[in-house]
Amino acid sequence: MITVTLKDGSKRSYEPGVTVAEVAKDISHGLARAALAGKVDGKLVDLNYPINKDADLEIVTFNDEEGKEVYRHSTAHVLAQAVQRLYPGTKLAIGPAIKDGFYYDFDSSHKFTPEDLEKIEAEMYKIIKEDLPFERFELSREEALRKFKEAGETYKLELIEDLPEDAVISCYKQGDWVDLCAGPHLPSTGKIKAVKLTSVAGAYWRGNERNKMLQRIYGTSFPKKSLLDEHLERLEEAKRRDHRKLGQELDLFSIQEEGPGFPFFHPKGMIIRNELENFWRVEHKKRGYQEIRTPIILNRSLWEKSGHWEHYKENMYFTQIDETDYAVKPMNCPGSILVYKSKIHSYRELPIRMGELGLVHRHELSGALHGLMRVRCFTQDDAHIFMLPSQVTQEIMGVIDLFDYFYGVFNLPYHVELSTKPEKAMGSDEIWETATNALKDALEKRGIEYKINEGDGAFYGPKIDFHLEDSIGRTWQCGTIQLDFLMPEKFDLTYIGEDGQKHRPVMIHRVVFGSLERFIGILTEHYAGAFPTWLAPVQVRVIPITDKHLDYAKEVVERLENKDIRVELDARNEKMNYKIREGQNQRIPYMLIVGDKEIEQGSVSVRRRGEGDIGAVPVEEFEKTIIEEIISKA
RNA sequence: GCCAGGGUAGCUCAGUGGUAGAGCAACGCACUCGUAAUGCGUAGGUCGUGGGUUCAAAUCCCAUCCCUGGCUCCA
Repeated sequence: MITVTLKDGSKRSYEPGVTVAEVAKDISHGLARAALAGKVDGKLVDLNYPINKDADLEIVTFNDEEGKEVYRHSTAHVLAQAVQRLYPGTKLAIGPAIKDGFYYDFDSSHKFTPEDLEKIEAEMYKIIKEDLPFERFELSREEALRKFKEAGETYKLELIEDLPEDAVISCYKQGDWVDLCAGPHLPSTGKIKAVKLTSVAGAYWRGNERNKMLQRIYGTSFPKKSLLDEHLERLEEAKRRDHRKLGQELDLFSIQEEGPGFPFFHPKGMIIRNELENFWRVEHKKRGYQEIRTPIILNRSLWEKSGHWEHYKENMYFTQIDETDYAVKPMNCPGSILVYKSKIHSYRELPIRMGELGLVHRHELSGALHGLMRVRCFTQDDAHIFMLPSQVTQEIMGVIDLFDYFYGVFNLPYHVELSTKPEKAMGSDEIWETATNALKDALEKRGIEYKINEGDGAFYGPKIDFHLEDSIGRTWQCGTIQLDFLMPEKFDLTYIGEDGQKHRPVMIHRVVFGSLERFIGILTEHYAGAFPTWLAPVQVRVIPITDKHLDYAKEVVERLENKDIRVELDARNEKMNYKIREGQNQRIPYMLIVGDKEIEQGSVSVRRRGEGDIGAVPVEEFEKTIIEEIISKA
C-alpha cells in the first residue's frame, strides 16, 4: 500500500498504481466530477496518472489557476484540430493558455476572417460532442522528429530541436489528431462545455519580427455556459469603461487625424490634469523637491553627449535651426543636468531633488498608439535627484514611499518590476551591478515583492517599474525609478566634498504618474468616469425644476462659484428627470434640485452620484460638506 | 512597422452599382413639470482622401491617411 497525502494534510492508503481520478472519486463524487488534473508532489499530471509511491496529491479543478490553464490549453488543442479539419494544410505553431483564455498560432494559406471563427467554433463543438479522450504517449527524439517531419509540421520540428537533450518528449492524441505537448490535459474533449473564439490577430513566430507572421486565433472556454456569459459581460463592462469612449462622452480629450498620437485636451480634461498637477506640486514641495522647466528642442551635441543620439535615435524627432541639427527631447534628463551644471554645488546641498513636468516627444510605431495610454507626446512628471553615493538607498526609499502614497490616494493597486541591463547599454557591468543591487536593496528593505525583467532597463541604468492596470486587465507602466551612475560621468557632474575636492554625484530619474496622459487614461478607467469630487470636471450641477426657479438656481450657482466649486446650471427648458438623467450620464458627483420648496427654505435638494436623492439641506451646509470632501480627496 | 478588420450627420449605426437613411444630440415651438429620456417640427453629410472602371460608385479596382484588435516596441 502507498500513502497519499492530500492538501488538507489528511492521509489515505491505496494500492500502488492508483490514478488521480480514482483518488478523487474516493474522496467525493462532486470532486471527481470537478477534477481536471492532479498535482503529484508538485508536478501537474493527467487524471489517469498512476501514483506508484507515497506522494502528496492535490486535485486540480477549474477553481485553481492551474486548472483553468489545463482547461484552456486542452481547448486550444480542440481549436487546432478543428482548424486542421476545416483547412487542411494548415501548419501548427504554438497554442498556450493565457490569462482568461488561450490562443493558437497557425500558418495557413487561408486568411481567417471573423466569419470563419463561427465555423471553427461549430467544428469545435462537434469535436467536443465526439468526446474524444486526450491520450498521452511519449516518444524518442528521433521518432518525434520523423513523425512531425512526415506531417509537414515544420514549426513543431523547430520546437523539438530546441528541447534540451534530456527532455521527455510527449504527445497528446485526441481521435486521429496528434500534437506535440508536455500536458497535462483534460480526460476528454467532452469535458469542455462553453467555448468562444474572440479574435484573430497576426503574431510573429516566436515573437520575433524577422520571422514569418502567423495567424493567431484567440478564444476562451468555461465549464459552464453561465460562466462564459459572465466573462463576456465583464468584457462588455470593460468596453464601457474604456477611457477612449469615456474621454469622448465626457468631453475630456480627443485625438485627431491631423495629429496621430498627439492628444488634444479639452476644457474638462484640462481640469483633471490641472488638479493632478496641483496635487503633484503640493506633495513634491512637501518632500523637498524644487521645480524647473527646460526647453523642448535642444542642440544635437547635447544628445550625442547623453548617448541618446546613439541609443535612442529611432524614437526621436529631429529638426534644423539655422542649418544646425536639433532634436526634440524624448526625455528630460539632459535638460535637468544642464540646470545642475549651471553652477557649482557643495555636498551640503545634496540631495538636490529637481522636478519637471516636462513635455517629451517619442516616435512610437503607428500600430502601437492607443488612446492616452500610448501616445507620441506626453508630459512626464519627472524629477532628477542628484545625491551623494551614501544617500542612494535612503533616496530610493523616499521615492518608493512617495509612490505608495500617491497610488494610495487613488486606490490604485500596482505591482513592481525590476528591470536589468539591456543589450544596448552604456557603461560597465560593475556599475550596472552596483546600481541594480542598490535598487534591490531598497525594495527588500521595504519588503516589496517584485518580479525581475531581465534586459529591460533604460540604456543608462536599471529601473524599478510600477505597473497599473486598465479596465481589461492590461497593465501599463506608470511610475519608474531609475538609478544612474553614467549620466553624471558623461556630463562630468561634480560637487565639492568636505575635503574641498570635486566628487561625482549619483542620479535618480523618477516619475510617479509616469505620464499625465497615461495616468489620466488609467484613472478614467479605474473610476469608470466617475471621478472623485476633487478631480471631477464638474462638481455640481444645479437643476431648477421649472423656469420659475431659474433665478434662485442662479443664486445658488453664484454662491458655490464664490467658494471655488466647479458648478454648472442646467437652464434648459427640459423636464427635471431628463436633466437628472443627463447629469448622471456625465457622472457629475452632485446634482442640486431646486423648486418651490427649496426657495422657501433657502435649501437645495441633494442628489448624490451613486446614492440618489439624499434630501434637502441648507445651501451653506452643502457648501461645507462638499468643500470637506474636496479637501480630503475622498 | 507587420497581420486582420474598419472609416457614412456632433454621437451610435443601417444602407453592396440606380434619387444618401434611422435613433440620440443640436435648433425652433408648445408643455411649467419633484429625482434616470414630454410632444411636434426644423436643420444637418462632396459617404476618410486621391485616382480609376462604368451611362451611373457610399457600394467595384488601385493608392494613401486614420482608427480598432493583436504582434513587435515602450511612460
